[in-house]
Amino acid sequence: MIPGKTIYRLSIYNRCLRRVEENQLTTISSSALAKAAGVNPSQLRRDFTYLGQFGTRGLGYPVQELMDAIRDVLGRENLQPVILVGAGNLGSALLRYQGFQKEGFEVVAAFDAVPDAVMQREISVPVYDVDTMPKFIAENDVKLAILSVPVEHAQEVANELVDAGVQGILSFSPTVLQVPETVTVNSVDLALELEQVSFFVKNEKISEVEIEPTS
Amino acid sequence: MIPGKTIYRLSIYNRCLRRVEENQLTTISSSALAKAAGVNPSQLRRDFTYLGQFGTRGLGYPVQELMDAIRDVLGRENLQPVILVGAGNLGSALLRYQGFQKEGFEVVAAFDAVPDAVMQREISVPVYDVDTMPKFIAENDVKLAILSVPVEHAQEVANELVDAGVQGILSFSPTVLQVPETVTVNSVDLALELEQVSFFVKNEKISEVEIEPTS
DNA sequence: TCGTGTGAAGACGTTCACAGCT
DNA sequence: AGCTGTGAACGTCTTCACACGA
Repeated sequence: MIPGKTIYRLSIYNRCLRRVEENQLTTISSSALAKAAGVNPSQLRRDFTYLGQFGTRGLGYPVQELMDAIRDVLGRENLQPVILVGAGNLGSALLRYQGFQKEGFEVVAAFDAVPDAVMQREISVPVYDVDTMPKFIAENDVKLAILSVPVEHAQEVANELVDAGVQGILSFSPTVLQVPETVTVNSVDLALELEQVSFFVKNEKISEVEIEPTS
Repeated sequence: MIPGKTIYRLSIYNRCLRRVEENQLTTISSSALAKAAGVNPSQLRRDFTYLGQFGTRGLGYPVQELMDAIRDVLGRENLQPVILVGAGNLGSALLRYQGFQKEGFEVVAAFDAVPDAVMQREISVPVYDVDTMPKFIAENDVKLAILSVPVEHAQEVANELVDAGVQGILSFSPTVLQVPETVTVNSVDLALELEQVSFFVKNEKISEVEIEPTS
């Protein structure tokens, strides 16, 4: 079983490797890739042992094979359908965000309590009334949802998502969602992230804050 | 020295306590608060030992004193000025986001390469040309910045921020920023967070993914 | 010689279990 | 009885250091 933190870093390596690939390199050493990813070379090598072993001593890792191996673990051959709930302020920005597509996700539909108000904002994804959400989830076999509704409705909507069959939620609400343990929740709390930065700045430490997995 | 993970959780406890306070409770037990925060009671008590000790055995913690103690550690008596760079898609949504204010931050100005294009989007924060940024930072003694420029300009802008005197950056670019170790960087990578959820869903584990500090 | 793969050590974080206070 | 505070056990993650292959 691969640790969550390793999974997170594999995603980072994957990104870095794409840039390496663009530069026409066919192999890369652990130290070079580690530097690009902002981690320790030993850690990177340790992470790669979970992929089996195919680095060449004295040379490095074959870029293409490495990418294939990582993608294999992350299970990202085909596009993952995702829905978004709450197309307000943050939600509509996320709908326009291209980064999800780049990583192999497709936001197939959005839901909002007042879909009309959202329509005009140059969004290519269809926005439906939130009442139709459970039906859509069931019919399209959606497993992943992005939750960007106001905090006071977050738990309520999360319950609906879970009942409808969603198995993973990326939440942007500053609250702790209570869900069955069969459901995976990852919470991104923007204010908390800023608070973290603030703390370490105040305490003027030589404290490098890294991005971290949500194991 | 307080561990980064504890700091992160202190912020969560702080949020939960606000709700407890609204319910007119004057004391709360570790188990009740831990449940609300989604952590283990032992861990919560361990976290609180960093605040000194003022829980009452057999009773719990005094809500008000606890909040004061946490706020004292987080150093959040007064409003922290923050600037935002890159008022595009995501950036302008962040400008309209109220969550930062609620946690005691004030976004005092935004900067963009094309400020005119941003002006009309019902934003209350002034948007300036990015060229004026270093001057603004120096004059207003800004220590924190939110970075939401396109990935290809992220490093470049980060360098400018650091040169101008910024000490903490909350970045939304899917890249690893290289900064001096005196500067704190916290990176929120939206696609990676979604990828995390996706992985644990695919592997149908009983794997509760929690929000985590960026230590 | 260069760089991987890995045992072993170390650092860190979490949880248990219970003594002791109210 | 109820709940905190904490030593000690445990588990996880990171880093070192070096054997070994190319």
